Amino acid sequence: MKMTDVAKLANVSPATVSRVLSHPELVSKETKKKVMDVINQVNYKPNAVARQFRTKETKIILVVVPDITSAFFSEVLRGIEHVAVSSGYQVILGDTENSIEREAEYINLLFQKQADGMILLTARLDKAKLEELSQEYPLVLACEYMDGLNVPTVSIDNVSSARNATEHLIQLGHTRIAHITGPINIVLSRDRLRGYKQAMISHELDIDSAYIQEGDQTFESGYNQMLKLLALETPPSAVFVFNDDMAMGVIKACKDSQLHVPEDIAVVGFDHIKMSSIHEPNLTTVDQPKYEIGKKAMDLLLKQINGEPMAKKKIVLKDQLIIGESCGSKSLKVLGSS
Amino acid sequence: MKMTDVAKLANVSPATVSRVLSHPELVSKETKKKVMDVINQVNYKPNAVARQFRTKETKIILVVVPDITSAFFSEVLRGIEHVAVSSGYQVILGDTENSIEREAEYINLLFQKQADGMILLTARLDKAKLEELSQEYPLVLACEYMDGLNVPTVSIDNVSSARNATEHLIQLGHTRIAHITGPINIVLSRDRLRGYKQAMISHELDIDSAYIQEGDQTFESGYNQMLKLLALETPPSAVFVFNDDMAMGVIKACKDSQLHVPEDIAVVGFDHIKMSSIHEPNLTTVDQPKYEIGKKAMDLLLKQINGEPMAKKKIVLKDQLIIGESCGSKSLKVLGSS
DNA sequence: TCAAAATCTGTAATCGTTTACAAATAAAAA
DNA sequence: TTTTTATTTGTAAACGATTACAGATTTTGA
Repeated sequence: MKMTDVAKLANVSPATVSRVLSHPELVSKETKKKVMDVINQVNYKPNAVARQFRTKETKIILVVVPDITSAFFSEVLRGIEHVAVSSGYQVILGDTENSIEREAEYINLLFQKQADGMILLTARLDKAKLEELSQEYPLVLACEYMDGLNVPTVSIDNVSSARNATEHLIQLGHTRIAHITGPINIVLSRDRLRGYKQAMISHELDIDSAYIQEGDQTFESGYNQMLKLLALETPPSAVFVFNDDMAMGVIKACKDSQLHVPEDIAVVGFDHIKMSSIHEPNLTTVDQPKYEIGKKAMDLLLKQINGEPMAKKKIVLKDQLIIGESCGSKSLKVLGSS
Repeated sequence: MKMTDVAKLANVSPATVSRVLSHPELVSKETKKKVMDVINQVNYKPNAVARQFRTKETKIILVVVPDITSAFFSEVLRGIEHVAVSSGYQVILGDTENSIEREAEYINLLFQKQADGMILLTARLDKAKLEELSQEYPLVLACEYMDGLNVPTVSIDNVSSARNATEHLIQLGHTRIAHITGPINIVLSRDRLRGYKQAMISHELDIDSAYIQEGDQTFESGYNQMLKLLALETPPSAVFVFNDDMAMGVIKACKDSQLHVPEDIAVVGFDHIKMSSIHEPNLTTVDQPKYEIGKKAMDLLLKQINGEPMAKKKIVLKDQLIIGESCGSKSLKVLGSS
């Protein structure tokens, strides 16, 4: 059943049917009714691929996520989806499972005109490729980012938020502060590590390289890296951890070593995922405005698609240090960074 | 840059370029090289929409998920993706956020030929619509299902697994066993409730309707419903909970009421999400073969797409009761159901 | 050496919409 | 009434790939 069939049944030209569907204001009330009746009667659905082929528009936005398992991204997605749907776009997701190849495959979808734009929540590809892509297609980076990359980006300032989190531990009197990083090939890991170091140095505390351990974002690796730290001759009295999942692993490792959090060891996480406030003790952690990041990213993307000018290409949103029980701080105040 | 341009540059016909790309075995080595050189030189990417339009194939599978936040689905997705990719298909995701309207929108993508097939991990739409859809397009239901619906489906037997879980509590000597259900408009909730009742009845235990509370799948609702149960004159000594998220909420409610799990209250969850084994005490819970469900679902879908016959339209996989600490059972054996 | 078969390439139609342009009709202005 | 303008509809080309078919060339076998 195609448009010409509908046209024949309604005794009009295919063009008229098309207009009823796409530009109803151009058609008289009577013909509109006549055509709509036929459409409903035969349950005609226009072939979207043919339409996309002709109009060069898909009304689809592709969002590429490094790991849908991560509780962190879902909230960002909600923000994206909210703006997208209210502008007539559908959002589809690509999960790369942290694989660069998969990331490249999804990017191909854009090259092949299968989506009108793309939001990357991961940026593991090389800069040149991304820049080239961004030259030709609407593209926004969110959450992750890349130094010196000329692509619209929405994120928080990971250096200052990590510095802030570390300083919180310093203010509580800790001096032996360790840091469990994320995979060091990710900018986020490197920036948070830098923030940690800045805080340590500016308070004239030694940075013991044995106190810096690389994790892989999982609960288990948090657990394992913490056991390593506890095995040191002088273990740390506090740990700043790359994300909440690992922070929970860290706490488990402490418990299994007969240590109490926060009495014996203070722990700060990152992301403020839902579990972090359910967990016992609940975490002191850095909260990113996830929903807002998603909204802003989609805003930027729409501007590109519609050829509107962007006020700023880089948007840095504010984070918040959420004070939980895992540092033993008595205060409940909220410290804003950046 | 389109195919005819490449053809001109390479001094061949567009047909030959197309063949180099889609049926290279039909082209001589020399022309192939000539064409490929031009393609690489000008960085030509075929327009996928045009190809889809002509071939009526998208090589895309749409997976519709009720809630990507849920830790449960990601593993199912991995299974789907694994099979899909190895057969040359790309998987894209639609998140309905539990909204029926959104579910219908994604289904439209199929009607509009934007995907070659669809796997629904949710089934809230009415039976007639689904059956109609399945008549016309490759469709598979997984995890959720529908009574008497003639659509290929992969799932576990929720009745028997719930019965099994409840019987585990009975075998441990419990008689006052409560059940916190999921949203009762979902089959899964109704089936698990049925399994619970079957176990109670077959062991001649009373079913106190105050012992049955409806939750909404979230941690918070588990917490709240449990507080209600604890407020009863004779509170239950054990609770079978619809899912792990709520089960963790239940345990939190117990802790906050100065009760110990499992000493004072035994708790059984459902899904065996990652957190359930990290949680303290870790949960006794029903494990679904998530990855396997995904693989089988994609297998069934591919069979439909390729017009191959299906041995069975309904596949019921085995679940497992994972014994954790939340019931105080000393044994570590694994009980298979169904 | 020549016919038959196999291999390779080109021509042109096709997929289902949308839309520029033209034509026809109706409404408004003179 | 006639001219001008606005409204409504139809005609036909276009989007960029694929593929049936035919024609050209090469290879094979007798």
